[in-house]
Amino acid sequence: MAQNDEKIEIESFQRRYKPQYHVTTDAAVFTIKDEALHVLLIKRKNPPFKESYALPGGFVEADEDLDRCAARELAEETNVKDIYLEQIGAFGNPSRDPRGRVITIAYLALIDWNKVNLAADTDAMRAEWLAVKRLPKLAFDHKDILESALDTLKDKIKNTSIAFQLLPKEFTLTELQKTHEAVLGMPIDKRNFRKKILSENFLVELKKTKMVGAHRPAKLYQFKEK
Amino acid sequence: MAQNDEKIEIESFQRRYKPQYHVTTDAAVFTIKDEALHVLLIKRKNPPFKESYALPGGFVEADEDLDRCAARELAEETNVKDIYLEQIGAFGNPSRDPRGRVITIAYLALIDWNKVNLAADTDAMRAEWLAVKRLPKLAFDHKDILESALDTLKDKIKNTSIAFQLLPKEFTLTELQKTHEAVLGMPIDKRNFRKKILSENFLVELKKTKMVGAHRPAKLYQFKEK
DNA sequence: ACATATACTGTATATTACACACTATCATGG
DNA sequence: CCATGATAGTGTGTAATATACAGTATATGT
Repeated sequence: MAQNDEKIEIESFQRRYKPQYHVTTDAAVFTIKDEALHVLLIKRKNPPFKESYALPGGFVEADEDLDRCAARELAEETNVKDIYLEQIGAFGNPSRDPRGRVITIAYLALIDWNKVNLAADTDAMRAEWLAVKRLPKLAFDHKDILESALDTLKDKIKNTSIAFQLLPKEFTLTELQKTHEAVLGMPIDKRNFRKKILSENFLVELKKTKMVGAHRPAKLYQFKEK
Repeated sequence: MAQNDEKIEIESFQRRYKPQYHVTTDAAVFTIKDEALHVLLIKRKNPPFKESYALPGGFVEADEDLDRCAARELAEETNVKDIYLEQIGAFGNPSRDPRGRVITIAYLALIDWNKVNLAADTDAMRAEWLAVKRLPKLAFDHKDILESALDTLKDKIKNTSIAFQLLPKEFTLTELQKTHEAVLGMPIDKRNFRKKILSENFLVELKKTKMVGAHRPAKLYQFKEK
């Protein structure tokens, strides 16, 4: 009886509620390259916004969770899995996509660009790292999404250990500091930075050093697992 | 030419991308009642989850922004406008709604329950304030949404001035402290609380007092506009 | 005037944030 | 081999913030 009610209700649901929209995920994938914050963008091959740059993303598939979609799209675009990926919000302005109503769920991701072999997929002319400081106009409302992602990123890098996603497994404190500086866009005092980072107990000091150039070698650290 | 490309592309878009989903907004509307945190819930009149409690929400309309939808649904359910309303994320598990693929954008809202005249709308048996401490099973994934909203709320009440949304225009410091305690679920030292709140410079001290009971009257404050 | 109920207030201590400058260690080239 | 150059590494004093904690003030009701 109640079982039957459910069935009738569910069947009539499709008829009664017409508005159905496309749903996508878009990812703002950041990296540090040449000591500057870069974001992964796609040059669009097709209209709308043909030849504009856009955040990589795509349509949510039928039985796919949102997070999974974001991870899949990112894996498809960048060939990388198991990276930091976090939802930062939904963008659903009715006119954000000229093709129709498309609601997008935005994600933030960080990677070490050295671990990625950029390859444009079928919808893109190419995939590129562009410096966040000097960006061209972006397709859709991707500028808004990017700014939102950047706000979240700045917040997170100050309060969590996500920065390690931007670095190789073993790194020096100077390298870690440079990533913080690139993200926050400001210099940080070396001594205070080290005191703070070390007090957070995220790091393990290794018994190796990194030697580059004619000067004192730097100790290597790695992120403490779990 | 490029103009034409756009047209063709947009027209073919509908055919090529079939997956279209329902999109809703749901709001976790909190209030303080009897010195305890309560959330506004709807008792569902129809399947699925008939007679279960659920967060108020509804379908995004054709030309409606997400925020606007959340505000409208909330206004429809509660008769209140111009209140604090903030997106807290998208929930899109494929099986979260037995009727089909429904992606919901969740919002957080705060109101003073005295300003609201609760009235069930057509889809609900009734709308009620339920104490967050003792909640029944909720419909869909609304328990997850609620927990997420609660996390955001705790964070915001510590770091912003949103608590004022829970209070009447004029209030005493003790009343403000009680709202913090109810949200955070822990007692707060009176002197430290006052020091902190007053140092934040959000408040204007009024030249009135509030007299209740046989004891010293309390000074009234109000939130400093802009 | 006394009981009682809540408003109101200050100080000492610990923690955290911030400003700031010199020594250590390597490679290189004269 | 030593002087230079380049980056690694380190400590202290001060300010701001967070926390712990207890007694006085002012109203009403009897």
